[in-house]
Amino acid sequence: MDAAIACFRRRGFHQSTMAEICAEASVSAGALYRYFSSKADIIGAIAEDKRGESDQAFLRAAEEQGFVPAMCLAARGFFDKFADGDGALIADIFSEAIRDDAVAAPLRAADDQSVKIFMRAVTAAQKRGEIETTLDPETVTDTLFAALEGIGLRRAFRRDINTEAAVSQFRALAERYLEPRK
Amino acid sequence: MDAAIACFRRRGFHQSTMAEICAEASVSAGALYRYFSSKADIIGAIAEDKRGESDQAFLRAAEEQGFVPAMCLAARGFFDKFADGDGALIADIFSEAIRDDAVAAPLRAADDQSVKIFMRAVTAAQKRGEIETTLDPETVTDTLFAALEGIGLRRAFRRDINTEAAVSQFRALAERYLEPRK
DNA sequence: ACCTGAACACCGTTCAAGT
DNA sequence: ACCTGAACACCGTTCAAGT
Repeated sequence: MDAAIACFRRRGFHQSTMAEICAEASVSAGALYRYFSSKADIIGAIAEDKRGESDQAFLRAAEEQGFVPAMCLAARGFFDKFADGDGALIADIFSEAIRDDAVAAPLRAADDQSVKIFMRAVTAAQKRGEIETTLDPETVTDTLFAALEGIGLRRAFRRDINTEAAVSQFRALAERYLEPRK
Repeated sequence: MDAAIACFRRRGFHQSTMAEICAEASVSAGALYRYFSSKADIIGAIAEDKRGESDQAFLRAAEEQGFVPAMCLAARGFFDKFADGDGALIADIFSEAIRDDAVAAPLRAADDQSVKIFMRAVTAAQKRGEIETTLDPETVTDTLFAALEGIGLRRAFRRDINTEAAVSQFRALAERYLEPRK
């Protein structure tokens, strides 16, 4: 899997060949197919593995510094992936997952996990008065994730992947979206 | 190009073969390569062609009904594409454009055009007091586009492409983001 | 000038043979 | 049980030959 990540980073999902991944991992094609049932399966396994890594760090930060700053910390980590050239890979993961439910299913399970963790933080922040209480925690979480992903993709598309600018853009949106009224 | 759109809709970009597109268009492979230099070039031409179609309709709506309702109208049209199964195709376009600058360049030109039109509407709405005046029109436009694309992609990924729900989700975000304070 | 389609180079996947 | 790698089926692209 590390070999596949290295290849995908270098040349992207569709441009990387199974032969390259085999060479990088020093195994034969047959051996690779013993562990992954297809090329799409590899990207699924990678995406599944990467999700939820930083959820615990986020939860701690949310309690110590408040929801928006913690969210911006997570955003910074996410935008860094785009700065590292993983933008096209993330778009590929979306594409494969949207097209192929076998790819999407495990990713959705991991995503649900993340959503649940962030949802809990939203609810806690609402109790502390940081977030408008009339907003539904699940919708808020999904919307913020969508904004995060959209901002990253658009910036990669526009060749303007400045992490700090991306975080500021996200913070301005999140602050105004979440701010309690009256 | 209509033939390619039909194929990509049916089976997606990477799953469609040049032979299929040739058959659908009733031309030979050689003839196709006379008009498009590669498969990536076809998706670039399609995306370029589709952009800016609804910009004029948006401008009129923005003046008649206000910015957010007009934006929601545009959002509805955009989310309908995802409901029509174009989600993976849109992700493919992002992927190819992020990876290949030859694909991205014409798309960026078309995107800039749309951004400019929406920017003008933002400025006009700020003068009418509909939108917080301290917000930068270009950032606002880019952020709303990012949210639009992110919400669409995430819903396609989650297999929850309900256009009305998506529009409501977007409207709630846009209203709170743009609303003038004090 | 423009088109055809066989040919080429290449890639994901399989499976008979090996250890 | 697990691995190897040649073989297979397939696809994007080209180009000599045709109109």
